[in-house]
Amino acid sequence: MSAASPESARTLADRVFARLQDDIVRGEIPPGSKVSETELASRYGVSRGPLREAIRRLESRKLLERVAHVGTRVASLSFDDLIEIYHVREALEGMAARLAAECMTQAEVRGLYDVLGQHEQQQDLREDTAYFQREGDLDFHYRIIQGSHNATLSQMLIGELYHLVRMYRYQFSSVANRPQKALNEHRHIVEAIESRDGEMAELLMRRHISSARKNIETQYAAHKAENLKPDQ
Amino acid sequence: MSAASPESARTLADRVFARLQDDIVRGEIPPGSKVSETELASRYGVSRGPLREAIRRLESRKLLERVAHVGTRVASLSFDDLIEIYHVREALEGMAARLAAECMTQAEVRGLYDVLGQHEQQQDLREDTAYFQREGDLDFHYRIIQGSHNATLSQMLIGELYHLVRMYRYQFSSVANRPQKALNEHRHIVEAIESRDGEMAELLMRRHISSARKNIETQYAAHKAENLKPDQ
DNA sequence: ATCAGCCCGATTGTTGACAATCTATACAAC
DNA sequence: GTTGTATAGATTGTCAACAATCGGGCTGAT
Repeated sequence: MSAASPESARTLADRVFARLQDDIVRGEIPPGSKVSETELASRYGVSRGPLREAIRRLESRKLLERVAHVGTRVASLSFDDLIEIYHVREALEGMAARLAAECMTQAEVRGLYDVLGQHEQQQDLREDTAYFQREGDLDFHYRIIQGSHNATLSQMLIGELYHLVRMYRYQFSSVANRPQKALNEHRHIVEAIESRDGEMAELLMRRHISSARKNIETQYAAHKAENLKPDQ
Repeated sequence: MSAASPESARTLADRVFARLQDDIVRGEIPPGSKVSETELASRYGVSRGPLREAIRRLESRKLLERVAHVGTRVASLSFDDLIEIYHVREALEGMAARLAAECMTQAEVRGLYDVLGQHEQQQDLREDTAYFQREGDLDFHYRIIQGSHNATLSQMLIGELYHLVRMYRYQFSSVANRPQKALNEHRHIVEAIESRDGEMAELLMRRHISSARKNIETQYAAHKAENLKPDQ
């Protein structure tokens, strides 16, 4: 279950917003597909009023693209879009790591270690690696971001960019193929935060995200070459 | 006229969105004031349907705050909010300046010099300084951001943060009290971009925004002390 | 005098119907 | 065969009425 919905929100518009967002992010509704308002309305059992409000909000989050009098379609992340997002993440999460090192409470740091421990256990057991590579990895990043105690920063990362990152992971069934390496990087970041070394935390976080980006670029280049082979 | 509206958009909902955003940013509707849907609907001559869609979008941009079944009120930036925003700007616009130095076309660099020239003329004539200190200053930053050729970055800065910055400037009738200093900083930034020195451009932009932030902090501290004087 | 409970007015949430606009198909002219 | 036009269907945009919910004010008891 995603952490998007605030416990079944009060109004229909809010619930439809949460459910539709989840269906889009999980790829339940295919990326790039055109969606009709009446179809969605009947799907979620609401009228078009609340639905349109939800659509407007998802449009702001770049999960839907709308053209007046024509229709709405689900966003489809291009490779270039994703690279852009990772560059922005590098800047913002680097900043978040620095602030986290300066501002996190002791309890928050302990929580970070807890998450780290869970991930290491999963590594040892080699069980449910998909979790670590998908939502589990994000849990780690979520905590650091919120540890920055900067609501604007959290809003930009968690409230906007991360939905797109999650959508991409579902879209390409992308599971990081470097879990052990990533886990080590996570550990070093936490250690920098614990010793209140903001500069080091920022540096390590930037490297961590930069590595993830390069990994994606490599996979994409390989995938592209694969599809260009004459015998394919 | 603000640059927000895409030349009188097609649908009523779009037009209301643009007009309402402008009225909020310019302080036409006081920050923190409660707004009623029926009142706004009659004000803009539309029914509540399109209006609610506009409200949902402005809510995503943090210009309106909504509570279900209670009502909507115009956002009121606190001092802490503004400082947060400036910290984020420092990270994002620093990145934008670096990318601009690496990616801007020659034509875009010329455009940057044009803006700079206009500002210097205004400085010499001491005319309409309010323009430079409000929208004019933002023009300069807009161009560098778009020079980054990173749509995600532009969206976050221009599409989201800058409305809040503009609202703040109107809210506190804040005109930078260091126009000559800011102008010099602008010139150095452009020079770094022209010589394709990304690192330098980033450094100078970060300093520039950091200075602006410190200036705001100083003004705020003075203002606060003023209001705490016993004879006030 | 203070506080608990209830009721009423007002505001928001939701719905279904109507109007405006676009896309696709068919047909006619070149 | 291609191009242009017109019509038909479907989809979106807008509206006004109805239902649900909340806040304020009244009443009453302790």
